Formats: sequence, C-alpha cells, structure tokens
Amino acid sequence: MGGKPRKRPMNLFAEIRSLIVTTLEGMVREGALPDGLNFDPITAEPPRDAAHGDMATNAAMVLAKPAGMKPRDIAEALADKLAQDARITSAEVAGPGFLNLRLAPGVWQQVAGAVLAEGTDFGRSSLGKGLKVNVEYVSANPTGPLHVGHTRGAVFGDALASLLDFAGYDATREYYINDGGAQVDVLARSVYLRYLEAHGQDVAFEDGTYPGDYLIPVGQKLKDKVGDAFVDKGEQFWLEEIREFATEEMMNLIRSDLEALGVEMDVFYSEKSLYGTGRIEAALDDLKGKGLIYEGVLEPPKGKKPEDWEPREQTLFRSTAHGDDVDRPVMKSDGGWTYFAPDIAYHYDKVQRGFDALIDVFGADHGGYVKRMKAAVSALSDGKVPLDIKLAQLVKLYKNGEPFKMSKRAGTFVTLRDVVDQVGPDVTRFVMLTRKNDAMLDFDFDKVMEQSRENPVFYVQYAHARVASVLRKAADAGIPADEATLKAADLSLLDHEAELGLLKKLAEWPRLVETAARTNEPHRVAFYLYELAGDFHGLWNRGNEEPQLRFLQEDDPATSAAKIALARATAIVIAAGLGILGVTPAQEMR
RNA sequence: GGACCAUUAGCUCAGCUGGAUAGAGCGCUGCCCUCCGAAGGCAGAGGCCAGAGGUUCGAAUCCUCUAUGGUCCGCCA
Repeated sequence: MGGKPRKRPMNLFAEIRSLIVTTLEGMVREGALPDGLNFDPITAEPPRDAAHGDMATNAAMVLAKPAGMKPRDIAEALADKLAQDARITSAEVAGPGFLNLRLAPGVWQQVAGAVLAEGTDFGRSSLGKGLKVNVEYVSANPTGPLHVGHTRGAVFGDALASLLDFAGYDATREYYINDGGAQVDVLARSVYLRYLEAHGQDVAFEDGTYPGDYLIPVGQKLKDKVGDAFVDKGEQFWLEEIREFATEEMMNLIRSDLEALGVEMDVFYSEKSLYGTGRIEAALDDLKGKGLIYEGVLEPPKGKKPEDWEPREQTLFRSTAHGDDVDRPVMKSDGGWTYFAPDIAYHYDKVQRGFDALIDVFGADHGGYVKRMKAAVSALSDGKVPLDIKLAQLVKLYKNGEPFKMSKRAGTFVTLRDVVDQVGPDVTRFVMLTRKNDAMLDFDFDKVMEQSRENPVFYVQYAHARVASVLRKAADAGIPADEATLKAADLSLLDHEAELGLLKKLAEWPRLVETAARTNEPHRVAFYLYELAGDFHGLWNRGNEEPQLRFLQEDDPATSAAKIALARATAIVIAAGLGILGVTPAQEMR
C-alpha cells in the first residue's frame, strides 16, 4: 500500500463532488455567486435512472435560495464550467435544476485499474482516521452455550467492527461478561448438582436451576479437580469457588462457539472486576458531582402495576436530564447495586479509555434499556462521546418453509453450534446480514442452502467462483492472465455499455463503504454484493447471445486481458466485501 | 398508561440520512435450449410507500396525530 505514487483512495463520487465545490468557489470569486454560501449539503450521486446520466448534483437547487437566484441559472452557469473538465463529457440541466453529468469512459475504465492496483484495499476510507470506536456485542450471560439469538448479534457486531476498520476507524471488539450477578450463583448451584451426579447421587433440578446437559461435563470436570471435597457440604464452602470455576468453563464454551462462527474478540471485560475495586463508586461519584444522583421515590408504572408495589426510597440517577423518560435506580433497597450501576461503571471505563464513539449491540428484548444507557454515557462524557445502540431483532427459524419452534422448556432450543454445524459459518454469517438489524429475520435451514438466484449467499459466491473459473479457463487456453498482464491491460477496450455498467457498479463501492460505516449498517454491504453479483452474472449471460462480450477472446489477447481484468476487479471487490462480512469467497461451487 | 421498533408490488425485502417516472428476488403472463457459457436468459403486468395533517423548490425518507403488529416497562440480569 504505502509508498505508491497514488495513495489517495479512489472515490469517484467524492472526486467529482470536490470538483463541483471547487468550481463553485471559483464562481464566488468571479462574483457569479454571492459570498458565504454553505456547500455542505451538495451531493454528487448516481441518479436513480441511469438514463439521466452517470452522476447528478443538487448544487443548484440547494444554493438557489441562500444565493437568491433561480436554480436553473446557477445550474447552467455551473454546467458550462464543469463541461470544461476533461473527465466530464456532458453536463445537462434537467427538471427543476438538477445537473446531470456524463463521465468519459476512460474515467470508468480506470476504476478497474485502481481495483487491480489496490487489491482488496480498494474502497478503504479515511472516514474514521484517528478515531477509536468500541463495539460491544454478544455479551451473553456466562451460563450456557450461545443460541440463535446471540448468533445474529455476534455476526452483526463483528461485521460492523470490520466495516468500521475498513472505513479507517480503529475498532475494538469487546465482550462484557455478566459474571457479577445472581445468575452466576444459579449457575454454580446447577454445576454443584451435576457434580453430585458425577459422584453417583440422584439429583433434582428445581426451578431456578439450569438443567441443560452442557453442564454434565462441567460437573465431571469439577469432580476430577476437587474430588469429593464439596460433597454434602453447605453452600458457604463451595459457592464462590464453583462460581469462578463454572464461569470460566462457560466462557470457554462461549469462546469456542464464537470461534466456530469466526468471531474473535479483542477484549473480554468482566463485570465482577468492577465490584470491590471502587470503580462503581467512582463512576457514580462522577455523576454525583454533576448533581445527577439523588434519593427519591419513583412513581409506579401505569397500566401494568406490579402486585407487591409499594413506594420506596432509592438512590436514583437523574437520567431524565439526558433524555430518558423516568429516573432510574442504581441501588436496591437492600443496599446492593442494581444491574444498571455496574453498567454505568463499565461505560464510564470505556469513556475513560479514550474511545471517540461507543456502539452497543443488544438483543431486541433490551430495547427498554437504550435510553438510560445513552443518558448515562451522555452524562459521563459531558455529551462528548456518542453511544449508538443497535438492537438485533429476533430470528425466526424455519425448516422447509415450516416454522421451527424453539423452546427452552421443551428442550428444543437451537444453539449457535446447531446452526453453524448444519449450514457452516459462511452461510450463517451472510444470511444473518441480509436484513436490517432492526427487522425480524427469517432463517430457513433449507432455503439458505439452495443453489439459486433466490439465495444471495450462493449468488454472490457463484459470481466469485465464476471469475476463478475464467482465470482457470484462460490458463487452459493459453491466454495470458497473470497479475502483471492484467495490470498492463488496455482498459479502453472495455467500451461496451454492459461493461461500463459493471465498472460503474464497482465505482460505487468506496461510496457504499462510507455510507454503511456512517450509519453503522453492515447489511448494506451484503445488499451491494448481491447487486454487484447480479451485474456480473448479467454480463456473463449476455455472452451467450453476444460472443464479443465473453471474457475470453481466443484470438485476441489484448481484449481478453482487458475483459479478464474487469472480471478480476469484480472478484476483488466481492472478496473485500465478503471479508467485511467475515465470509470466505468461494473458488468453485460444488 | 408509557417507551422503542416495524408497516413499501400477491409474498419476502432493499431504497445510498430530502431528489427526477419508488427497485430486487420469488410468484404470475408470454417468449428463448439440435450447437457455440441454460445449476438459466429476455420481456411484460403488478404500487394512494398503513391513514390523516404539517415542514419546502421537492417527502417512502423529517415533524405531529391515528391504526395495526412486535419488544419492553421499580429491588432480573
């Protein structure tokens, strides 16, 4: 990467936009436009309808009002100047004041060259340069294996972190271990039962224990470790030790689940490490210093009142001062912390670690938690560190079109491992990203394995594999198609409208990366890849009817080199996109 | 009672933080494989963007209200 003469990332839309702005600044100097205009809202984007041109700008319409001029007048003046640039072949005013630009074919052809030169780094952005962002995801309780619900959050968070990295941010992947609450006591007691079982005792799993089989080996392992030291002993003798032992075992289980999915965390942050170390107190002191902690009584929730409601004075965080609907308790009536308190301390710690932005990925059932968490971070960072919370909606499982019921009680609850074992990590990851995070997702075990256009995973993989096939065929036919040949190819031979169409799609990649990163929406990458694959397959298919569009032109090595370069560039962008999603590109389909 | 999310073609969903005639896949209709790249391809029909107001040059997109569905609501994490 470094050391090459052209290190500026190639983003055509950004280039043309800056050309437009520069031109407008020139017009201001000449007096054609008044001083003090704000150029920020100006865009350069692909028009919805390709018939309108290659790029459209709203400059004239955005500036008309502040400049006190007619949009068409501005547009026409701007059009004349832009048309003088070598990259622009035509600039036409349309409709209320749109300016439609057509770019010289050479501009598009050069995109393939840029992709070949930069490889899968093509499209990397400096959007997040110098900014540290923390992405917290999964953060499942260490009480059992991960299930499908966690899977979506895991894939989403991981892809988001990769996307942000690609967009120039320094992203940290973090897992918050809830090892400080009552649920790990429940875990410890459950493991104790399995331990007794390993010693040959009959045990009963009552309500409030975890009956899952996955604890059987943990009980056995505990027996191997401590022998019969804890048998027939009271809780006070073993609870703490087993809690620690069991939590570690569960985290190993979770880590291996994540590994099966290809997820690797940078940081595992323990909730327990916040207790008894003064860190919760420090965080609350910070809030206290800002006058946001007080003793008070909350109103009962209306409509649905708990049976045993009674007014109670508690220590409260004035979250309403930062956008929440009601103030939230940080201390229970028995003097212990609520769950919210260590969470505040944890986020305080993230702020202290110097992150410029925080992202939390929660399950949809934590939706009610969003406002108070944002309020806390806003208060702790004096509004300086934005916290974006992404909710991963439910996953509905299907088998052959039939809903697949999942119930913990009936023992039919589906784990991450079940899914990955059945369809593989690549399919799991891609499918989980074929929907916005806040929409429900249908996951059909059969459909995701189908080999058809209907299945985006297959369709995208197939495009990549087809390029690999072209390269293999070229070798068979004795057509040179090594990297050096492709890089030296005369790309001006790619002058067919279908080829230019594919080039234009490739040119959108850098822009898409920035949009997706700005909105924290990795699913956009998946949809883009599907469209890109569609354009590629479309060009391929046209080769059936129009042989001159085929990538291999037996008796014309120069043309072949250009066309193969285009195919190769497509594969590179697909590989880069799949890389963000954490999916391995396929070399061939089976 | 309240909060958050969703509502776009018959179905499943995109829609690039406000742009032009709202897109894709499936399904439907009609064409296209003796051969050259059909695990398919081409073309077509199909829409009051849940509804009503508002903001402005311009709204599926922003604001308000309403309807429907989902998630959640003080000592559970």
